[in-house]
Amino acid sequence: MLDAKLLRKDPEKVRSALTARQADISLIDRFAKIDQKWRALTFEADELKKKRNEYSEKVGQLKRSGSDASSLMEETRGIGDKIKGLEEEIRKIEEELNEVILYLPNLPHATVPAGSDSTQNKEIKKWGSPKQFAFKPKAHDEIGTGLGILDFDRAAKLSGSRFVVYRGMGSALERALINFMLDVHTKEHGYTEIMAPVLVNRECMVGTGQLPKFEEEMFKLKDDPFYLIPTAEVSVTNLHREEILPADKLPMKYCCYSLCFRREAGSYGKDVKGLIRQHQFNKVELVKFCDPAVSYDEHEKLTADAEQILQKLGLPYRVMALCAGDLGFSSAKTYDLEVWFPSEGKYREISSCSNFEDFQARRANIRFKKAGGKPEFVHTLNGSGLAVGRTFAAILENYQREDGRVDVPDALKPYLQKDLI
RNA sequence: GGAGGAGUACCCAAGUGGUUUAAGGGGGCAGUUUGCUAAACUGUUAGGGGCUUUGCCCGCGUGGGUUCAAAUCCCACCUCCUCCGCCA
Repeated sequence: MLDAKLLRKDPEKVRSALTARQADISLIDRFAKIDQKWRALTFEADELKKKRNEYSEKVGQLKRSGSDASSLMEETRGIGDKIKGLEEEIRKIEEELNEVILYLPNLPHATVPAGSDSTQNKEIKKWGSPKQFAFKPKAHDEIGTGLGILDFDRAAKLSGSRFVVYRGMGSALERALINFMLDVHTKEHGYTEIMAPVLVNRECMVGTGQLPKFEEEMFKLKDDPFYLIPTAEVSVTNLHREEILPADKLPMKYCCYSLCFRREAGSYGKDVKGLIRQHQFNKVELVKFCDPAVSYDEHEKLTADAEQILQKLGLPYRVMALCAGDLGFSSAKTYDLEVWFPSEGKYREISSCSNFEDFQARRANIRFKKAGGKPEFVHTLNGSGLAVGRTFAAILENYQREDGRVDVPDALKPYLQKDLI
């Protein structure tokens, strides 16, 4: 969430920043109006409370000295009733305020390219070169089905579309990828491994910015107050919700394997085949909590850590800086890693690495304190390191042979004990 | 699911309706003393919001309620502990 003080002090700055990312700027004026009302009413209530405290004190003194306090008590009761009325009003206004401030997206960082949609994202790096196939490369779902390691038909029997069953070497490859990614991040990049709940409460979802705006994109339980996480970012970032972290512990770096669940409402007909867009998928997520002064350095490093997985797997990719109009709701700056898919002849997103600055920290109240200093909000960052299903798909496509079999990338041979699938 | 018990600040803990503006201790920080360390002594130490900022309001797990006045009384909920039942 945005800093209320900034919204009061410099609404024009917010207006221009949010215009750049095509957000609803009418919320800014609504905020000003409601906020002003809130300030006036809370001030009035505070003044009355002061009076009530003074009068109650006097009642106590009178009673102790044996005097009659009934008229003062009567008057104080009136003040109390007024306070109650005001507080009822304030509660309503706070709800209105939340309706506005929780729906305002983050401001793009100065280095974010201008643009209104994904066509204006900027390529800033390319690694590896797509392999030239002597035959027409097949799509990953065709390869996987052909090898008997992916079974979409039976998954549909269990759960419907956008689900998959991994079988035999398919299951082993998925598991190997998870272990490989976790090993690299923990042993080479210094992240602490986390395994966390995939069912979380509403506060968590608000803390990282999925709610209240994106309710219809989340799976939620009917009989219990839980949501299924769309990414481990939710569980891991909320680990430190309502905490003040010691400054010397920063940056805190976590990696977490989890299942992720997405309703994919509104993406009917998009990527209906294959592993690309599933309701349930595996992902290894990287999350950092850091001092605002270094968050953009940490962002570059986190992106490089995610890139390492692609490099070790020998998968060609490019790094895209998302333009302002394509940024996610909570993000101030995002790099997407896009991996090469030979069957489509194009790069597709496999990781999204974002700096949220203090946007999530403010919602989730995650702060840090330097010795002798005041608590400040941390900056939170995260990125996929990587989406496992999409990595699986990319390996099948990039390492396929003409006979439909797939070479195992060198980095995975120790995990699979095989050269060929 | 059932029956009990507990939740006070960085930690331990006192406090069952009114000088409690949350006692006391530990720890931390600052200072005095000291060749250095320790000890002793003194001071200080939860976080947050607002404004008409020498101040005021909020604050004792969370949210309501009772009362002139709530850490204290009432209701609901949350978390942890003990036991019973069920369970991978």
